Amino acid sequence: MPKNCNFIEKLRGVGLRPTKQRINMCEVLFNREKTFHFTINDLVKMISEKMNQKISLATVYNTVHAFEKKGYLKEISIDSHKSYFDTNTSSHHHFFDEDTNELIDCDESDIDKINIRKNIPGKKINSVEVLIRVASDNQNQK
Amino acid sequence: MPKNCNFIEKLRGVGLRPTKQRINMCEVLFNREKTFHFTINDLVKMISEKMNQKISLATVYNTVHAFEKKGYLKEISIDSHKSYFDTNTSSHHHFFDEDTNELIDCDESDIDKINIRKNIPGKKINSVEVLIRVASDNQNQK
DNA sequence: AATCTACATTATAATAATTCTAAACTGTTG
DNA sequence: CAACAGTTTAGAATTATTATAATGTAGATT
Repeated sequence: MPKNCNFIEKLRGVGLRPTKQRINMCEVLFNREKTFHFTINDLVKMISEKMNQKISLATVYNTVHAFEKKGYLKEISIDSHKSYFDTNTSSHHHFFDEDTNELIDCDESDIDKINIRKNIPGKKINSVEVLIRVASDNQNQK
Repeated sequence: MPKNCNFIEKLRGVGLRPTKQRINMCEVLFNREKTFHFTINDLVKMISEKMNQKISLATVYNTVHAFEKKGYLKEISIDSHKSYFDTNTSSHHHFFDEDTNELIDCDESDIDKINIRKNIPGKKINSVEVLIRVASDNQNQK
């Protein structure tokens, strides 16, 4: 049984047609052990390499957004110039390495539960996410 | 004594010339009691109204970025389409109201101290910031 | 207060990122 | 395997941001 089957079912499950491009994207995105963080540009390159042919930028944007809407991808915005997507769609925290521009997952157990004492009247909390910016510790290396 | 003086000194203090435009920007940005959250577009409109004439978009971008670099403004990125600036440049937390697209400061006292158990080898933590997304609580209003 | 000089501002052009469009293509259903 | 509806594509359009080069202006010098 080809492992594509999982992806085909996954796609059907949320009402997306399992087209060549989408299956290829699924393999790049979800066929891995660890969570995967990427920018649109990263992804275009990786899919092109995998398929050994170009894929239209528009297709990548459309499909990423389709996945996002269906809850298979989650956007993590670092600043106005750096936007990542994450295959881990649960609400979770991140380290951002400002030296390498790398986004690193922060396990639930790595951070104490966050307790918010205030609430906004008439509003419910949809998500609570922490971004921890890190950079090389030059002070220690003098 | 016109209250501009503060701004003129403030600007000189970090090596920026107190030009007409910058003084106007300072008034819009810093002449208020509460922290101010805005997008570039918001700001262009407000300054144009205040000055009663157009201000070049390029000037607003350049000056906002100059202020940011000097530590008078801080960027808060919500998603790839929504980037705000904040006159409160200390590391602090925010509520984001997804109904109104409004950014709301979260006081230090509104949230328990965040304790991070993991550290990335060779890296130091530059900032820890929480974004709490809220939206209207329709479940309660049925 | 006139002049000078370096830095600012401006309108416009350039670039970058993202979305739209309309035609061609392809999975799926029957 | 025909027909339809959804998908992909290249390229155009749009939007956000930055660069450019001419003009303007604050502040120092006289």
